[in-house]
Amino acid sequence: MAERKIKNMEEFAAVSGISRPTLSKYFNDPDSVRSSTRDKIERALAKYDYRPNVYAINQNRRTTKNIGVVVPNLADPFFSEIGREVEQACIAQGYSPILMSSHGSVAQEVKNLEALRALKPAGVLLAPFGRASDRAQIERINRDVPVVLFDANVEGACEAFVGTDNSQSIDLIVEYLCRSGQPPCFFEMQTPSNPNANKRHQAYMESMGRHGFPAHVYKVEGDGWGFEEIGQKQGGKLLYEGRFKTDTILCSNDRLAIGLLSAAYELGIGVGLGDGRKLRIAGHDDHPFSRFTCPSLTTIAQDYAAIANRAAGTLFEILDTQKRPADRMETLYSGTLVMRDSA
Amino acid sequence: MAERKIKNMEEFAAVSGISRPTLSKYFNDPDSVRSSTRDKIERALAKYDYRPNVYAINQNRRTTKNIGVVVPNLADPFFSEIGREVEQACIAQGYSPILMSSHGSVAQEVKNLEALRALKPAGVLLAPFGRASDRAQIERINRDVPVVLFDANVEGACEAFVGTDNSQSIDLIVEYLCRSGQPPCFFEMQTPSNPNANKRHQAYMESMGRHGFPAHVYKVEGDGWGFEEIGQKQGGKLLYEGRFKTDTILCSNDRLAIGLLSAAYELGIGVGLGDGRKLRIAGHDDHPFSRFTCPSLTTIAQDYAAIANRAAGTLFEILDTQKRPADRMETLYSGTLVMRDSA
DNA sequence: AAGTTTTCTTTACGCGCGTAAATTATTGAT
DNA sequence: ATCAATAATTTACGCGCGTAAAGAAAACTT
Repeated sequence: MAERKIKNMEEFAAVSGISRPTLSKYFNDPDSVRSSTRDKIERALAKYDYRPNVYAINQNRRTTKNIGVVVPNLADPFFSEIGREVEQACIAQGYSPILMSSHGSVAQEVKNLEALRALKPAGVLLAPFGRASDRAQIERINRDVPVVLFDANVEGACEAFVGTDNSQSIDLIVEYLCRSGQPPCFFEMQTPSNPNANKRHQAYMESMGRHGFPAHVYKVEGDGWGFEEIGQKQGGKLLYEGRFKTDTILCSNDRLAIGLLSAAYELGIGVGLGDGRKLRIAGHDDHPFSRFTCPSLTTIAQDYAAIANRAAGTLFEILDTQKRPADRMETLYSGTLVMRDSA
Repeated sequence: MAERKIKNMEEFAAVSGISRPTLSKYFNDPDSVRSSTRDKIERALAKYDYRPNVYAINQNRRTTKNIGVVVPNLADPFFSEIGREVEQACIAQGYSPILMSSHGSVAQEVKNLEALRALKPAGVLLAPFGRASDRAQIERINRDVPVVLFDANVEGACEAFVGTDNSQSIDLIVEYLCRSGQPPCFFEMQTPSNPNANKRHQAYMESMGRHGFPAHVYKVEGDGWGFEEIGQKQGGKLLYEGRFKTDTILCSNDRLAIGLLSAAYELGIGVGLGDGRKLRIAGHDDHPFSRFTCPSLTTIAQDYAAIANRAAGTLFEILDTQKRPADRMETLYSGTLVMRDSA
């Protein structure tokens, strides 16, 4: 390998005995050349280790083979998992994913989208903050390229949205909790940074109504992405003051639940189903850590893989057909109940 | 903004009244033009929303303003935090970080480094797998550009290494544990994917020797990055069988400790310092979740920010001086003891 | 105001590749 | 072997920008 340094496609054409335009065809799509030619090229490739200059390639193309993937916060294992699924779906289709984290800040989301425009991606897969996101910025990049939203919706924006059916999933767990013990209170943040939180709130209200129980909602203050800490501090306060009306608490997401579990532990309140347990706590998302909490967390599993693959698949479809779909697509996946020890 | 679409620098030169070469200078370094000219350009910029084509810019430059940042696994909050610190340090210096995760697989690390070569980065910041990494691949990219390693070392490779002084940090916590109760056992993985694990093992042995206690090492099987699960399953087995020789367990890292805590909880073994607590568990790394475990985890905090900034700073220094340093630099930061409730 | 220095403009070429058109070579079917 | 269809080659141009050289203009000196 690497007998000597090949500078450009011209030189590689010389050493491989294949003309430059044919090489260009090959690098764009190896199957577009005769198999004997392909073999010849690949033999030379193994010998000389040449790679086309990505910048020169992308300079002329109106659109590249890049796909921008933007998630709100990679430090949240949920998004790092789903981001990874999306990445791999892109690679499988021959695209180059560019994964960007907005680090929990809307300003960074704007910057990421701005930076993406310069990279002329073929399309964008965006998990937005939702309501908090800069809608104008999202629509701006959507003018240039197709954008598929996932996880969080921005009503009416972009080509498609893929997410979880919060009303189904919340109903599922509310039903379970009502059936197996006291009806659940709902524990959430005052100013949620995510539209799913609102959907879940509504779903809880409706579900409790359907089951004929009064709703008890507990909203707590807190900024940013330190959900566990908010759950621990504020939830702990509520626990300490005995404010929850029932012995069962459904948290808007697992990270709040993790914090709340930790607060309950500190207060010496036994959580779970066994003897002497005074509280049931449930979450939503099947966070990677939820199986290691004490006790392990009963929750709703979102179908990460399905959401990621469907979002990517929807984008590829749009890219293949070369035209934006006439009407916006929405795909919602059902959550499944994961019964563990906390409720 | 965006009165009409500007296609290239030529057109922008026309509408802004500034010649193209001067614009080129400006975009490379805004301070290289007279302030009156700069103002004029920036006024036009605000009006017309033009941005140079990144691909055309990078095509000619032998080296770009990109910095490759490769971490072993973004799904691990530790790396997503440190990755973020590094990203911001790059941005602060006017570079464009390209953050890549190797998703816990050495093959992906190779792919990432391979992909990076094509992007002609000015330099690379790499948190390698260490021993498991493909040394040849790392040295190959290091022939092209300067590489600074962080978190995990590859002996003798690349320009510099920045990490934590495991022997100091382990000694610190061993000393604390010995002083405050029974001397610690050491709980680790049989085949650690990380050289820090080996360093910590050695440090434990030496430290125990210094304190005049016998070392008790417990190695467990397990592949991949599911450390919590390994800690929970295998550690749980050891606990259940009563195999630990003392009531204090120092884990090679927090993620193992999180799993072990969860196993202890399930077995009804009280962990911590209070009455009726039968076990002490400590970790290493100050994982973002370690403050929410039950009980909260006593551990060693690595100085994330210092490591990230020093690694980036070292790289910038090399880039600024345009020459590779004569001898390899190693910087080790001390860990600090974080006392919580588990030990 | 004249001279010096700094900055900008004009002109021109090159980077590595995409791509189109015309031509030649190869393949496959008859 | 012949002819049509397919694939490769030759030639040539363009993409958007970096950058060098020479001259013009503006900004500082004194």
